[in-house]
Amino acid sequence: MATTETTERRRAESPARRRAESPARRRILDTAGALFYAEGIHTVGIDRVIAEAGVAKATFYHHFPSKDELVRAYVQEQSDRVHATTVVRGDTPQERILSVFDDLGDFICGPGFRGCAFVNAAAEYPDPDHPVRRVVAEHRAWFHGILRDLLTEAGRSEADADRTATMLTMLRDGLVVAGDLDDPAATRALAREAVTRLLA
Amino acid sequence: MATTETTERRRAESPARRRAESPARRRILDTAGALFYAEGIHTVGIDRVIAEAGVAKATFYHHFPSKDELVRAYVQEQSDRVHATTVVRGDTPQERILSVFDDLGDFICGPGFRGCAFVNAAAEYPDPDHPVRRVVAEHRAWFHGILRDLLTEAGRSEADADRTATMLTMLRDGLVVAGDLDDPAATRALAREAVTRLLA
DNA sequence: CCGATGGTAGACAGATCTGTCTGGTAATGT
DNA sequence: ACATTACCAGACAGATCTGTCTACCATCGG
Repeated sequence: MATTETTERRRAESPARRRAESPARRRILDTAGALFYAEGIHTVGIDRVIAEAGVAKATFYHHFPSKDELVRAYVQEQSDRVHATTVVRGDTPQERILSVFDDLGDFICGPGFRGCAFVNAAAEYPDPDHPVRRVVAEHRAWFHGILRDLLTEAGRSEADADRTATMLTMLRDGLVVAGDLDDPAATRALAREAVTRLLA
Repeated sequence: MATTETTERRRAESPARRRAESPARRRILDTAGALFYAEGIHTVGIDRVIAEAGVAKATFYHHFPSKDELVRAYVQEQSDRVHATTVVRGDTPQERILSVFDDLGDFICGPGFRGCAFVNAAAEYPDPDHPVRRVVAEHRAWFHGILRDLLTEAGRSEADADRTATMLTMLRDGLVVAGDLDDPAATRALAREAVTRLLA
């Protein structure tokens, strides 16, 4: 092994990423995340991101080859964050499914909620082959998979679990959209009942 | 009455609108509608709209004071079009509700489908007080009202009709989102069953 | 005949966008 | 001691954006 200790440690810290974390990169990603989510992607320029991140322009282009790549990283990080914070609770499969939607209900009622980052990003990137859309598709497949597994656990057939998981994923989309466009609290209040009905 | 006959006729043709239809305005609106829906709003510039509509720049600004106003008119027209083309069919209330979602299923499988124009527009206009968002909110209230009335017709209590209508509206949102981000045909295939379960 | 209206064509201003480039500083591993 | 790396500051180019303005043409009611 000819690689240095630091390189080793870097690789160990973030095995999936080639480039290691750096404070500047972190600041860029945090700032971009907040701005893109709150105000939309195309409305927020690079100049704005680097200004609010307190970073030089050259530094930005050192870490990201283009704005598109930053957007991709933003969506990817949203997905990573959801993965990391999703904790399925409950004893029975039904309770575990409900817990997922309970968290979703809290999410849409939380401060600064502005719709689903994935749905919103997809709205600004129509091309289905765009990297951003691919990340969104992956995230949706992941969410669907969680529900499908829980439904299989609950004793449903593979086909039924798949179909019901798809319906629950649609409900998820409906919740985040309605939470943004209508009353979040009223939306949350109906989540459990909607899930229960779809599970019937 | 001192007004001329033509002015009278114009007012009679479009009572809600102050300005009468003109070929140029119609072309602008059609072009903008196609471009905004297919490619997103902020990505499509005014220059592009006037070029593809075959209209002079001064003509555009003669009919619309700003791009924002064009966007508002675009969303409004989408809403008007849905109002005009929505036909509720069926003998029983349940069948009538299902027919609404059948049409929705056909819509998401149709050529050029690119998600919900209202959801996509809202994603690009975060401010809830923005005119665009107001039109979106009105449209959603209209859709919710149709379902609520059908459910009341079906003999449900006012509270139940309202709650169930909200759940069905969420399903609608889920359908158009999933139709765009996942497989449209597979999504449509589950619409009826999801409605039926939510009606239980 | 005349004035209002709606239209075309296109230059222009001023802002803003992405991305490049130069030049300098500070830390750090070898 | 030195080379590399990460970072900052900011000018710059080239494109594109919204919106204004001038100049001209056609139609049509009065």
